[in-house]
Amino acid sequence: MSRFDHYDCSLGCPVEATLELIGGKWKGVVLYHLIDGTMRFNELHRAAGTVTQRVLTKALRELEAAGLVSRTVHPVVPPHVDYALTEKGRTLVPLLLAMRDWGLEHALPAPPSTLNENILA
Amino acid sequence: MSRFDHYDCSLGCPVEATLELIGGKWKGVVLYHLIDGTMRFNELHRAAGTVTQRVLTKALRELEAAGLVSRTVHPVVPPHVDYALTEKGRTLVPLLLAMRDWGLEHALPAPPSTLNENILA
DNA sequence: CCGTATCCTGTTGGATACTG
DNA sequence: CAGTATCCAACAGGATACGG
Repeated sequence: MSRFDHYDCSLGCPVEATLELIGGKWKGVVLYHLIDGTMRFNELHRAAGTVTQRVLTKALRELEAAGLVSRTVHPVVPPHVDYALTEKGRTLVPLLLAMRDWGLEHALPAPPSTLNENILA
Repeated sequence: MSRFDHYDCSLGCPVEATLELIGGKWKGVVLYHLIDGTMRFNELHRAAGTVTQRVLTKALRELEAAGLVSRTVHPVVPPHVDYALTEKGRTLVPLLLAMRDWGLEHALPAPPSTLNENILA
């Protein structure tokens, strides 16, 4: 009821729909890090940097609800929970890499330290 | 001061940086519609559907500040303002199309009305 | 280790009315 | 036509503390 109620845009909506699933402050980071494989909660927590547990949990639950991430609980002590991309989530990988590449090229100051292809410019 | 202060992620940030520029509820729609060419304020307003002028203006100003969209004022009466993708904005087109395609395939119920390639499944 | 429970703040987006 | 000015509600995100 909060998704595509209104809008009249007949073709632009899919962009919005995609953004709605992977948007938010941490989902992109989480998805990106999961490209490399399964990660535990604390691994993601550290990888993300400064996210709180509450917020990270919420992001993971939403990604799980969207069918992009799987959550596997190993009933041992201490608890062990694995997160991974689902098959659907893996279809996002090209998009995630494209976003990373675009970000590196256009969104970050990112000095081209090793390359000097700016000679062309 | 609200961008990359914290984070320790050494490679996932570009994804976040990209998302931060094109995120929000309407920027994706705006950018997507501008792919086809220059549009006036009211055209975008109608294309987006239910966005208010205040919110659309804010989104356009942010896209302009990010260097993704240009704003051209023709000093006539009644006012005439054109919005278009900048050269930097145009570098986003493949990403926008990829997001649209992914959204069509995975984020929308989108019944394949004309095609029947689901026979394969 | 992997969360949940409270509480709090800032920002996003919206409703409505008005203007050059 | 293309905005601005107010005002407001909702929510995302964060701080901190606690629990199985």
